[in-house]
This record gives sequence, structure tokens and C-alpha cells, in this order.
Amino acid sequence: MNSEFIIAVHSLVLLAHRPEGMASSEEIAANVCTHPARVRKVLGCLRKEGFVATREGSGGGYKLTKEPSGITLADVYRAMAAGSLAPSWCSGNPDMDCMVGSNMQDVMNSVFCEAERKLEGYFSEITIGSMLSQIKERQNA
Amino acid sequence: MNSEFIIAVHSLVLLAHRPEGMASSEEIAANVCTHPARVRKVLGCLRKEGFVATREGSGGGYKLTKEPSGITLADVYRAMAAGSLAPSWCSGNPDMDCMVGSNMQDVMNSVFCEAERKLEGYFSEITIGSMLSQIKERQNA
DNA sequence: CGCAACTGTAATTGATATTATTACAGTACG
DNA sequence: CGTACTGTAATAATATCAATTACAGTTGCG
Repeated sequence: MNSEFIIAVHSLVLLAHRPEGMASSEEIAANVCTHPARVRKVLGCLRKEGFVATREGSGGGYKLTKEPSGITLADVYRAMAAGSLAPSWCSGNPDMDCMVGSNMQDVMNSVFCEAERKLEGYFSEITIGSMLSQIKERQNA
Repeated sequence: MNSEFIIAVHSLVLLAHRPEGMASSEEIAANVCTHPARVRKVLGCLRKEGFVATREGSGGGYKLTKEPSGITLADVYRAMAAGSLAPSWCSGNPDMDCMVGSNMQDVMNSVFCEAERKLEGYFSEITIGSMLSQIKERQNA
């Protein structure tokens, strides 16, 4: 799993928490504990997917464009981390003589594809809004 | 996800395919496409979990000790890759003033813990035996 | 206009993780 | 005893990841 996924989720939750749904890359970076340039890269990606709008120039920054309850972690996963469940390392080799060695890549791949679908299924039940609610609960406890 | 998980699964499937359920680290490494020393490390771990037996010395090697249909990928996952779903990178900081930044680690952690449980649930339905069957199907197709 | 405060993006550096390789002690068999 | 193995650790090579730097482009405002 990608750390950009975490940055994306955190940023969206933070924006959802802001009264105007707005913050600059510097503010977000301080909250997430990373570098502003990294935040800009991640949020630039979220903009392409239509979850945030950006305004350049003085007084600019990032702004949520959807309801927090309308953005699921599955949406974010697909935008930022699709395919990151399976390791990049590959076992076996299709050109091999052995039945096991030559077919392992394919079979392993199908296992991970399905695993990813299951994961997305779970993520589709969690929204940015529900994450924020969980945070509020913890804060009160 | 860990590449050792892949090596472990591949090795177990290979052993299950062998008539006597036996192979040396060198044979396995050639099939998996990695170094024998790495295979020994991974299979040493599987031995501790009781999935294989090892015999040192001449004519030695690794041998399955369970039915292929009795080993699930969830077993292998727990032995080799537990906790590897969540990225090691951490967002936010508990000592922070902001409600979002200070609680994000905890909430994110609980999300990933549950995701891992879901993943294990899926893996528990796949066995080394069923992987081998899939490989045979593909071979025939 | 011209400056200040932003985003967008790429390049570079530095840190960390991963994999391969080497080495060698220990074990078993014949 | 010699050969063929495993067990394990150390080292080296490589790849990946994250921080940092740099700078062009945009916007708002005095």
C-alpha cells in the first residue's frame, strides 16, 4: 500500500474539518507531517479526479468540492494507489518448462486482483465523513 | 505486501506438485527465480509454523507436512507477511494540537487493521491445493 | 505595475528497504 | 572422510521512497 493514499485521505479529512473546506499546501503539510511539495503532488492528483478544486496565486489553496460523506476510501484508493496491493516482485517465469513455475505469475496475479477487489469493497464503506466522525469520537473519549 | 509471501506460496505449491512433496533449496530457487539462500530463509520460517519439515545433510531438503488442501493462504500470510498491508509511513502526530492531526494515526491504524482482517478472510478461502488446481487448469487451457 | 502568496512540476539528494550474493558453520549420509 | 545439503549472518548491489530544492506560472492587491 501507498503512503500517498494516507496523505490523500488525511488531507481530505482535514479539508472536511475546515469550516470553509479550504487550506494551503503548507497548512496541510504541517498537519500531515510531510513536505508541502508532496502535498501539492498528491492533491493535484485528487483535483484531476474532481475531489478538490485548487486556486493558484495569493490566497489560493485547496478546497473540497464534494460532500465528505460522498467520497469513499475506495475512490481515493483507485485514484492514488490502484494496484499497490500486489508486490512488484515476481515469482516464476512463463518461459519455464515446469508447469508450476511457468503458470505461477498468472495465478498469483489473479489472486491479487481479486484481493484488491475485496479491499476496495471494504474501502467503499468508509467515507471521508465517517473518518472525521471517528476522529471526533476519539477526541471526546 | 511482502514478496516473501509469494516465495512461500510458490514453494509450497511446488512441493505439493512433487510426487514425494520434496525438493532442495536449489531446485525451489530455480523454479521461483531467486537465490537459494533466500528460499532457505523463507522455508525456515514455514518450518517453524509446521508447514514443512527440513532434513539437513546429503539428500536433504524440504518436504510438505500437511495436506495441500489444509494450508490456506491466510496461514501463509500470517506466518510471512502479517501487518504488511499498512504502509510504514505515518501521517499526523499524536502530540499535535489539531484534532485531525493528532488522531489520524489511530483512526488510520484501525482502518488498516480491519482491512487486514478482511484480506485474511479472503485468503482463508484459498489453499495451496486450490492454487495447484488452478495452475493445472491453466496448463490444460 | 510590481510584489507577495500561492500552485504545478521536475530534478536532485538523501534515506531506507529490498534482493542477491558470499561465506561458513553445522548436519547427515554413504 | 567427502559430498550434499540446511541455517544463518554479514555484506554488497540495487531499487524505492521521501525530503528538499528550484523555478516557472498564476492570482490578488496595494
